[in-house]
Amino acid sequence: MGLDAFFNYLSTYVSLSQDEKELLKPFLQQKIYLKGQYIVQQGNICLYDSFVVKGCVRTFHLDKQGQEHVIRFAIESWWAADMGSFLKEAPADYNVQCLEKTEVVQFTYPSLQEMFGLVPKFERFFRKIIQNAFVASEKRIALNFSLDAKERYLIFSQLYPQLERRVPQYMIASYLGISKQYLSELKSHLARE
Amino acid sequence: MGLDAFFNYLSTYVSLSQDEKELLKPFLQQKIYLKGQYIVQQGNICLYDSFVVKGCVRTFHLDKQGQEHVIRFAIESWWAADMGSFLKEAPADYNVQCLEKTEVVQFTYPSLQEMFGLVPKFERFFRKIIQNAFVASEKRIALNFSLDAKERYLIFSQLYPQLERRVPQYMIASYLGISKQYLSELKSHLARE
DNA sequence: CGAAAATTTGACATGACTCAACTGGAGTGG
DNA sequence: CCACTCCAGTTGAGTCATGTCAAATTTTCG
Repeated sequence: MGLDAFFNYLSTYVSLSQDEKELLKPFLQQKIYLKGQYIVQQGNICLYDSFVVKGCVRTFHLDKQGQEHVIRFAIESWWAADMGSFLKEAPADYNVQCLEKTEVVQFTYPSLQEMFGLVPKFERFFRKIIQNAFVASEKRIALNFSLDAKERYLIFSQLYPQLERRVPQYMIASYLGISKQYLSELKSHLARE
Repeated sequence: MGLDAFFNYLSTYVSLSQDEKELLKPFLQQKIYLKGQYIVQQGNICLYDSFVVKGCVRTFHLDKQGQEHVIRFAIESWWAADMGSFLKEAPADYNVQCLEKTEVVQFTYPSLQEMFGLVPKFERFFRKIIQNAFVASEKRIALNFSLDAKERYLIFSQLYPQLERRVPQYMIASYLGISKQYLSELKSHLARE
């Protein structure tokens, strides 16, 4: 069941007693989204932080010219949300959309605050996952600036082979910051070697 | 004094009693670095997380071709560290160098753990600043992908006019992900309008 | 099977890079 | 106080990586 996956993930960061788990349960919601559904829509407040139990989602931004920019993906055991919007309860800059039928465990911002108060170790857990996310995000900035498109693609495909199989190529191009045509060209070029 | 600035900043996130402040003090070190000095060197472990009381530093990565890539700057009330290295006590990917004589308040990773244990509110404070850093980092990724070099420069100069005055232009170019020559060209182009 | 979505391919355009030469301070030392 | 050097910034020529537009092809899926 979804909650098991969640507590299992949680236990890799902090160890909770059964009592502590019971304290958290009332604040954790399970939900299933269908392919194509939006968990968050740009302009609305992001009400949930969602842990992906099963499925695949993308976070993307729609700019003034109507172009999509994929910020990141999330699959099993990753998180999906517009963190800025969720934490400040302000309008979201990003859309979060399911690319497959997706099962999540999620909680609201008020619930998060409650859980922090009831189970201090949960705040520690949350701090740690945010720390990891921040470090990963900075690393991505560094990579994007020091590598060209071909190298970025190669690293991506080595790092996330699962994603490459599950996600349409044009979204990967967007994630890498290049046009879908150019990614196609790069791939055929690489294949010919 | 430096510690006052630090506690003052801290109090914008959580309110501490005098006793709590006294508990933290033994773990907080004040230090002054001269212009050009390195707080962290790529390949070494980043021993400190440093809060900038006064001064200016840059974080940058040196790639295999010997090229510098500025990841970010920090001035008064910002933080400087290679977070990934600091938190995992692993070799740093980045250099952190002072661009001016710089006064910091800093602490080690073991001290941070101690402080979390002694003053739970300090862990909350730390979580909040990491949250902010993460949100800012993701926003930067989004901006970099949806804007061209000229727009990125304009936003930078509007957002951080202080930085533009204090930091050599070629470092700003690097931060923006463009060559120093091209930034120069953009600026003269903009001036002519 | 047919329609829509995704990918590929090619021609052409351009943003941004490299290299190299030049300009203009800001020290520094004779 | 001048000459010299060093570093940052500018400018220009030529080039390359990557983008755009449009059409053709392939895949997906109802």
